[in-house]
Amino acid sequence: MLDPRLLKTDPDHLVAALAKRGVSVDLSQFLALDEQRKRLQQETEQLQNERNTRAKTIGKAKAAGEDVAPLLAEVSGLGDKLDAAKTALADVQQAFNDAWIQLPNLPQECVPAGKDEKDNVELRRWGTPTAMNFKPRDHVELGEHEATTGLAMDFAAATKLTGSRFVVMRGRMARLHRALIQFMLDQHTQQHGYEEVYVPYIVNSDSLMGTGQLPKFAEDLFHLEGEQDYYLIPTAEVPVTNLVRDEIIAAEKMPLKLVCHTPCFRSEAGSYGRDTRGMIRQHQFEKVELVQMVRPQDSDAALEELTGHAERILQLLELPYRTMQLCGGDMGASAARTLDLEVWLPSQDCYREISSCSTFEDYQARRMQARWRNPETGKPELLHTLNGSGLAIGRTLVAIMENYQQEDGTVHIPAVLVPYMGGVTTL
RNA sequence: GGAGGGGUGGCAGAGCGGUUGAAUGCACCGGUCUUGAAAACCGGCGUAGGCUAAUAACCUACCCAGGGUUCGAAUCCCUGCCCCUCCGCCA
Repeated sequence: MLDPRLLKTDPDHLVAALAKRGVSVDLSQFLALDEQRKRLQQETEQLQNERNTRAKTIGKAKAAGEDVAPLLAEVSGLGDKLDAAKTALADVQQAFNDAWIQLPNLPQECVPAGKDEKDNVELRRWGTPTAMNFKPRDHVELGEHEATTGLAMDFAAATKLTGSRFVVMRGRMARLHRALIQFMLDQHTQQHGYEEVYVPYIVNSDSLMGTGQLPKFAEDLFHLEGEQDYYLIPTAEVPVTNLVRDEIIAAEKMPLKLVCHTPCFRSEAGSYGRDTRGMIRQHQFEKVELVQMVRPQDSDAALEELTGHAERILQLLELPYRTMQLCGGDMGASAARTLDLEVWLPSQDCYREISSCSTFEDYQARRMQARWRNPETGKPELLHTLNGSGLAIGRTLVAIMENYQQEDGTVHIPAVLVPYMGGVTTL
């Protein structure tokens, strides 16, 4: 949620920044609602003041043993007037909030305007696309190839068990998948200073409101049947970031750096026909997520740091990648700036997203009322939140298979993972 | 699933229909004292919104959440959520 004060303090910037996303806002509706709100609030508060004053008078009179009947007669009708004013005020506030919460975050100064991924800007590359003197197979072919353990990656079985966009893995493939999780968690906790957390994979709607998946993006989520309003998490970002919802964090505990492995569940509504083959886009996938809560003045540096931590994983796995600065139109609604990491996929002869690292500044924090106590002012102030994949496990597995494949259909194991594979060097 | 007890300021814990935004203690901040520290003593110490030049004063709201009763609710009633104890069931 944006700071409503922007409406008065910097409306031009508000409009210009949102335009970079291709979003045009009409501020007049907000200004009109705010005017109404102000008027109704003053009216309501005045009535409340009158009621309070008179109630006190009656209390005193009664204590003094006086006859309060005439005083009671005077206040008749006040209650109804107050109720009406309160209702009108609540309606206007609701209308304002409903509309205001729909506004996406303001992109930072450095974010280029643009419509979609074609307008993203490449910041840097690491490694060179893997050279192959044969036609590379894609990970589906490799996963089903006899040279590996045979049907190590079984999409048909998953379709039988559930439906499309799921996978069954066996043997070394399943172990490699698990090894990636362990490796990433170890790297982030031991080398990058993150604390590992374990969280629920089912959350309530308040949490999804806090990080911005609701109210706008309900169709992307799996909603559970039952009396409780529960959802499967689409990313660890939701439970982990919401740890600070309604909290005031002591300054000396900042920054909070948390790493969390969870499965992620996404309905992928609206992605029909896209990436239908293989493990690129699944309803269920594993991810190791990096989350930071930092002082506002530190969030820009923290985004660079966090992105670097994700990049480090790719470097250790020796996977060629590039770092992209997303344009306004391609960023998620809550983000102020997003850097995507794209890994080289030989079968597709292009780079594909494997990590997305964002700073939300105070956009999520305002929704969550997540604050820290600023020692300079002694006051609770909104903190800044960031997160990024470090990395998406399924896509990393795909990248390893495709980049480490041999002509005979076998796949080498990246050196750094061999200890996690019990010494096995080939899939 | 059954039976009971609770949810009050950073924490602990009073209040149980009227001048209570809320006693008291702890923690925290400032001061006096002290060579320094501690102790003792004095003072301060919530959040949000409105008004405003103001981080002053004043007004409003907030004692889990949402409804209700009342001139007046932290206090009474209803619903929900959460926590605790006991019984049952269970990985």
